[in-house]
Amino acid sequence: MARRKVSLAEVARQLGVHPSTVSRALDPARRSLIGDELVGRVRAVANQMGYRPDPIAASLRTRRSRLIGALVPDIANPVFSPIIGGLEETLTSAGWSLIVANAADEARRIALVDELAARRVDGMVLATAKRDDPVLRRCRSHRLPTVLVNRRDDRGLTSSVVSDDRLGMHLAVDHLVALGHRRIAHIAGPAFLSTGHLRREGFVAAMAAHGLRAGERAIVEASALTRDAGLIAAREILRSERPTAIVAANDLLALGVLLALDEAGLSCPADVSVTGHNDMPLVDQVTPPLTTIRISHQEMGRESGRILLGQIAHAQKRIERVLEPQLVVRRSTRPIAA
Amino acid sequence: MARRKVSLAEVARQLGVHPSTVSRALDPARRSLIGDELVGRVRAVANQMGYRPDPIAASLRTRRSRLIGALVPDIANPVFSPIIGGLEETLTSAGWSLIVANAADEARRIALVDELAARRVDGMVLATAKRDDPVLRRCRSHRLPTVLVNRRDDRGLTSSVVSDDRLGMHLAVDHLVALGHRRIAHIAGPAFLSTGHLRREGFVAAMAAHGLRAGERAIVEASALTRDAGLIAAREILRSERPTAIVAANDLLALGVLLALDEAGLSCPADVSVTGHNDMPLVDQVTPPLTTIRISHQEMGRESGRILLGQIAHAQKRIERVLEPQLVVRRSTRPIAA
DNA sequence: GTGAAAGCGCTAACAG
DNA sequence: CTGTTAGCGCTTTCAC
Repeated sequence: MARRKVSLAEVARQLGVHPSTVSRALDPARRSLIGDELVGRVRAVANQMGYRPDPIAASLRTRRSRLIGALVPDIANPVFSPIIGGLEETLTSAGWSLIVANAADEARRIALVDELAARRVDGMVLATAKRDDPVLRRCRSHRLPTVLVNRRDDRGLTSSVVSDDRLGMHLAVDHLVALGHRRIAHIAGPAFLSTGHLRREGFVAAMAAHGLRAGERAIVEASALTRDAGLIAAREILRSERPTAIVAANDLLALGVLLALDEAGLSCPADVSVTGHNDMPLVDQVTPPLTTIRISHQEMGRESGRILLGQIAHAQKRIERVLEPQLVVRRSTRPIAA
Repeated sequence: MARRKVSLAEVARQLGVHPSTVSRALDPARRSLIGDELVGRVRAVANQMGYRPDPIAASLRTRRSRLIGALVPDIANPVFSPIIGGLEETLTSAGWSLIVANAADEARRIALVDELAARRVDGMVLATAKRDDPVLRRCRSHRLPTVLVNRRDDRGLTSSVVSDDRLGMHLAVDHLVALGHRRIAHIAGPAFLSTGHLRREGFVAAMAAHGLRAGERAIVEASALTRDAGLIAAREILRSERPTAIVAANDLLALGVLLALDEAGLSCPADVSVTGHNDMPLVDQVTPPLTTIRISHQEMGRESGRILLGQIAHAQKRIERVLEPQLVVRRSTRPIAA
């Protein structure tokens, strides 16, 4: 096996036909141009000779590649891996391959888009979290079909797949209110992140729906979506009038809150209930197991793949897909003490 | 910006020189063939015209791609993402790009290797965990420079980067013995996985070094590296003579052990001490925070990239790099009750 | 040092 | 239905 590489021309010679005939017979999209009997023979011989089409040569000619680029800010972040996994799943089952590029800083990301464009990727998935991002503009300037995951395009030009962040915050707040909580604080993500922004809005709206005001100091914006930032923000919240519940914009922040409570000699959920967002791996086994909002990141990845391929195939217009999150009640929330 | 794509030929025409001259002037490796003054002019004009070399065309001609393929069994597994991250880091800083392919089943992985080979990747990183793997043979048959991460080649033909699993087990066992433990059980990973196998051997050796015998029923092999498999294996261990400490082959198994202890009404570390392996994210915040063996997966990724590039550049011979793990003591282990 | 010619392996446009 | 012709954009001989 794995003999010397055999080319289209050699297959054609063997068959005594012209290379283009072989090319056509082997391409499902143009197969119909060729007589059925010949198609059969071509396929048989190609197979038997171990012919493997050369995607590089095809790309040079067609300016397409069957390659999709994905750009993530941090591949080690547990939120992104399932997204990539889901994306990969849809793509490979449709015959595309995925190039994953990873870059924390923006200049590098732009350079990567240029590079991927040079490699003729047929489309891009952007999993970077920032709102209004020059990276997106760069994709547009290359005329690359693009889909955003986990964030929306503020200018409404690009397809996206997001979780319904407002609904998610409603689920969290409704749950807490049903448990009797009234003084509920929020640790928001950075406002320049799409999720930080939307979840904050969702929190305020959900509170208002219950006739509750999110007081001035009841919302603190964390500097990043990390445990440390959550810890610091939570300390600040605990300095003012202590809430009976804290809604964090994501699980890592919530874990930081747990740390801060511990530090302050307070117990969760006895003194303060806490909710997270994302349902990342292992938050069911921290102390106490975290009540959170589950998002299927894998499904987000899959769906973004589907949308992107649709866009490539039919030049579809923009699609904004909003996935429904789910409340997962564990032990970090409980009825307020009477 | 981003005007129409400009080709080498156009730059040449503009300069009134031959395309090959431009090609040479722009390639660091062949620059010396061209007069310094001309090189300067070429670079200036190319820059100013916004010339971007076309990697596809170059690949077709050179049969190289500056692309590296990485194959992982499960990209969502928190062990692999830092590996990919580290790999990506070394590669991009050296001007290579990474294609990440993800496939749980073997047939699919082999197909992916074929596809990556067709795309002319210059090398492969295999992060699959199985010993003696047909995927590796396939890489060899394509004559692709290949590096294994997190596992070794039993046949000693391929470079690899691994953590010193035996040392890791020694660290765990030594720690427990120093705390007074004698009856120590081991939950092993599946024997067909390189890590499962080596860590089991390491455990036995470490016990022997202390004059302790790992009794017949003191080692149970889990069916997979998951929390559930750890739970099931731990139940079995608890059925027989109860150990005072359990060394798990990885963190997820250890978390399963914690579940099993809880289920049996036992407390960790009061009744049984537990250690994990890997120091994956968040195991510092479970209950109790897990004592474990830290492995820098990111460094493994970086190093595998370095080795691979070395292999590609100088056709170096096989390198086996063994990274040193570290004991991280948290609260799941404590001195045995007197 | 630089130019000319040839071709990597494929597919698109045009014939017939 | 099938063949012909002509490149895609680059690099590599081989000349001079």
